[in-house]
Amino acid sequence: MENVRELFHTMTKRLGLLDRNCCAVGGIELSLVQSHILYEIDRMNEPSMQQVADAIAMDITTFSRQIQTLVKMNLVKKTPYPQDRRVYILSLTPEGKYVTAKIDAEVNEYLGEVFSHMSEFERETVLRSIRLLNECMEKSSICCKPLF
Amino acid sequence: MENVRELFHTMTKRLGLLDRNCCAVGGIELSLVQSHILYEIDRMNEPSMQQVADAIAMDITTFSRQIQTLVKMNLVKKTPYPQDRRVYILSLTPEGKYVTAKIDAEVNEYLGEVFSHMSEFERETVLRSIRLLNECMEKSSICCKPLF
DNA sequence: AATAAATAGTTGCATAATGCAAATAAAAGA
DNA sequence: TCTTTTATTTGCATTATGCAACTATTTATT
Repeated sequence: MENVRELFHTMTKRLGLLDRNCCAVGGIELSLVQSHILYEIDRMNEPSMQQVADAIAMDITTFSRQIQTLVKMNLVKKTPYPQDRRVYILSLTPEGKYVTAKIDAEVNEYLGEVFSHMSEFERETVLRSIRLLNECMEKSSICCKPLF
Repeated sequence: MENVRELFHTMTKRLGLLDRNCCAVGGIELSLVQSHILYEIDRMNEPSMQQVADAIAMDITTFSRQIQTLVKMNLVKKTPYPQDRRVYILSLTPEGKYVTAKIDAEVNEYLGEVFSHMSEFERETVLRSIRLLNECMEKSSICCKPLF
């Protein structure tokens, strides 16, 4: 194992920059954290506050306030959950869905541009590698796991 | 291209968690940002403030204050640069070097554990993939590039 | 059923991080 | 010399963070 950390560091740094470039849609400017929250709500199935906060590995109190902001921005909706009245179910408003889709499209466009510098074979290999890496981090006992 | 963004998102999320776990050494508790600053100073060659701030893609004013904190913590040294008296050269103190090395070792240990779930061949493939990905992000015109 | 313990979410508060605008100081260009 | 650019710092206002404590509700224990 050579300078593995350097490899990962460079990669995450660049991917982080890509992510940061993708937080503005129309007149709406999101923080990176807010864009991640929208992303998670979008892909989880009727999640509660706690579940999303866990998925993002974010303190619930900070999360609660971020959600308040996003609700005020009319991007997120909080619905009381009848089966357990302590719980709120989070969902995206139509505007939230739109913004999230736009961001998703932009990130994918950027990623597509990056992959355009590879051959089809290389692309497949890279994606398979990332999939494998994700599985191994999932398996890992000592790190990398959020709580969901 | 299927759900490529999801793949990358999962990966960066997990790697981010790994990184966050690695900010405490002995009595010293670092923020993630501070640990990245130490990392960059360590690998750059006698960098100026501006150069490190650019490499991390961080606003120079925030960076300036982070450096003040790290100097107070006795992890970083600021040396006036005689050839240009506006400039300060940054370096790690012995204690800073120690902390940085410890963090490096811990991250590598975690990564090693992750890679232990792969065959030798898979490991090589994954590392080669990341190298390739980094090169392609380097080439990319529209994103992912810090300024250094 | 009654009470205790656990859970979901919010708020108070203090601290840290952020970034724009403006300042200072030094170097480079005209 | 005078103007412009560059490196770094500070003022200030805003936002983010997380612990402790709170409310409300559910679950467990007796």
